[in-house]
Amino acid sequence: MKIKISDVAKAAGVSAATVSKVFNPQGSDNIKISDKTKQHVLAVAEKLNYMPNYGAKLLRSGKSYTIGFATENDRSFDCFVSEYTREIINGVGAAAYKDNYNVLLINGKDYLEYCENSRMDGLVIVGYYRDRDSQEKERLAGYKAMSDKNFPFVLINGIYEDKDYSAVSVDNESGMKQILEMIVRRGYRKIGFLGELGDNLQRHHIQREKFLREGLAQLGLPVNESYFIHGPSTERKAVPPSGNYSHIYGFLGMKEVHEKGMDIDCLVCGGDEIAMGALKYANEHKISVPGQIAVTGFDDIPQSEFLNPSITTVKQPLRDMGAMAFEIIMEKIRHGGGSVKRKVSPVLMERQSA
Amino acid sequence: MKIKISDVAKAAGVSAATVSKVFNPQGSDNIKISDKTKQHVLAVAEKLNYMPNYGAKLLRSGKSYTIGFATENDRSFDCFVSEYTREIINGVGAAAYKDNYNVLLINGKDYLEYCENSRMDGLVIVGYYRDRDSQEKERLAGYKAMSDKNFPFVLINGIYEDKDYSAVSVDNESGMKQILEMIVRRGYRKIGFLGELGDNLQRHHIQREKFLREGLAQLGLPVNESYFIHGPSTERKAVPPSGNYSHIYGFLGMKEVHEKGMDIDCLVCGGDEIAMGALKYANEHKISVPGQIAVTGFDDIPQSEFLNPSITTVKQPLRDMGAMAFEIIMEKIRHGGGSVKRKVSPVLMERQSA
DNA sequence: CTGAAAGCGCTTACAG
DNA sequence: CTGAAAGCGCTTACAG
Repeated sequence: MKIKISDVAKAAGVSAATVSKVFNPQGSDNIKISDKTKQHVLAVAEKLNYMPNYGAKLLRSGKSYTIGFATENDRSFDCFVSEYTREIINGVGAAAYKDNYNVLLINGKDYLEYCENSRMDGLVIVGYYRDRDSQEKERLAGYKAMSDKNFPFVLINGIYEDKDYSAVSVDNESGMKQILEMIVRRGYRKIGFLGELGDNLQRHHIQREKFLREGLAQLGLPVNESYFIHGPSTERKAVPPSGNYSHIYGFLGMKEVHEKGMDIDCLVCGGDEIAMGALKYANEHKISVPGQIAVTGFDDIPQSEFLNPSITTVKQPLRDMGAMAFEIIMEKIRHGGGSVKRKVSPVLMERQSA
Repeated sequence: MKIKISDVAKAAGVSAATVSKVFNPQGSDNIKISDKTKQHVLAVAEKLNYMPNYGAKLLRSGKSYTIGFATENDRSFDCFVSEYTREIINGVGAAAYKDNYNVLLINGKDYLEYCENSRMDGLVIVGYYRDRDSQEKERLAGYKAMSDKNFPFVLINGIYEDKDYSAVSVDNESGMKQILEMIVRRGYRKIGFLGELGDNLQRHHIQREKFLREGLAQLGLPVNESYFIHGPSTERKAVPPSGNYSHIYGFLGMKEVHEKGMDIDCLVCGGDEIAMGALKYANEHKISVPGQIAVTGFDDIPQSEFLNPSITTVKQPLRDMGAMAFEIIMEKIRHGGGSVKRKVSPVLMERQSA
């Protein structure tokens, strides 16, 4: 029924080994097939519509030409594609396509098995972690197992920057510096920060707040602690997360700014979704943005550009980061070598909100 | 190095065949392994950390436990994950996970090969087609080839409803009926339609316009042709698409409504992105929505709920549609059978814009 | 209930 | 430059 390599060999009057070599010129032997034989085999294979069996190739060569893709959150690995991860997948996918690799979405507990059983040749892990992380021990054990086996994997926006694992991460410090440069240029002086209001904060938000604080100090601008709204406080209880969105933090944070009459001229938000929530409160209460208070985001989610006012933010080059992760894996597959770390600068997008 | 089935067999004092049967209870033989042997083999395998080789299983059994996922646009198959497709992937992925299947992102020209060479056991295709489709012949040849091989595939929001291919599609007629019901209930009487302004329209938008027209006629409401803004006209040249977004159509369409002073009290848009563009124009020109003119969308993209005003629209249950597609494929893999067609009703989301 | 043997379709040293 | 032979690690009739 299905044409196999021996059918092609017979029809072409050559051996299966020769057909194999025609189809895999980069094999161990170095290319030593005459051009005439090669063209002939190719023509016969074409005519018979020969397609090499994937399972047989995989069994024999151990190469799957497949890269796994997993999202990792506080609870587990999963194959859920979020707004962020879809753009990263597009970056990984486009890069992989060029090298004839495919992308396999990896579910929960399977990833350690898949890196052993030849299901994939490498793994991209996108992680958004919080400060307290109940799965940390298992996570680290998994990474260590892969690392010990010398299995190529890359963490995108992960943490564990101290560990010797390949990683591609957004540079929160650079992003915050760019926001600060804009702040200075536009003459804002009274700066506030608005992050998550829960009791287990995203590590990226914690970092961003820290870099803002440090940057302000360096610039000699005042740091008013009571204008840094982040996590629970003596007056404010922890706000539980609501669904998949963190708009609620922005909404409630802006409410606090408003009701307490905080004297802020630019409110720096930990992420675009928080900025969106802040804008929603401002809209509803006729607070003019940026007239009365400017608002900045971080990340540049797709809707930021279409809101009214559109959000001034820094853009994470998610596709590029995905492509980089793939390149790091390919480099390791091809030439081995140790771990590679990449920091990617986000790009300031000056729009209407600040 | 890696533990294989013979290692487990030896350590457990049984044959490889027995180990295989323990791991594949649903094999042809029917389960005839004693409980004692089974437990023992399982314990030994666990201790040795045995993981069956994927390539070997695939070569022998021909089952990949993998479902391909492809997006198809006017130009080609690709693995680009859009805002829509990500939610469909999430539906396919969650359903697949339950049955221990994985999702493989399929690139361009590979899909016909992959359905032959055991790379995947089924394929989900998400298609957004336009009226004139330069790739139609190749597309149909591909579908026919898969169909002839009896290879399971499902078209999501495809076209070709007349052909005997499995399909899951949103019910545009039901969606438009729900919008009309809302229109009548709220007392809107002067209805306009705003679709794409290009010269090669999405088939879904064409359908939606048709169902609106028919529904208005049935309700005895006036159909003012000059308020149906769709495609080029004698006065209006075709507007080329701009990037990945169709907001521009909504913006320009609302401009036309405004500048010509069209007497419309509810503007039905062909999709949420178009509605977004219309709202943007209205915002910029201080046209009150829904006070002066109501606006409705179609699809329910994620940002629709967060705009100001939020968009009244009908929601496509994209995750459910993905899950259905997977179920149809599984049914075919397990029990064979012919093609299955499913129409899915969208759900009215009444928000602020109408 | 269990095992011996064949074979899935390739690739890869090796020999010539 | 080409081919014969072995073998990757499983599963599957078949025999017992």
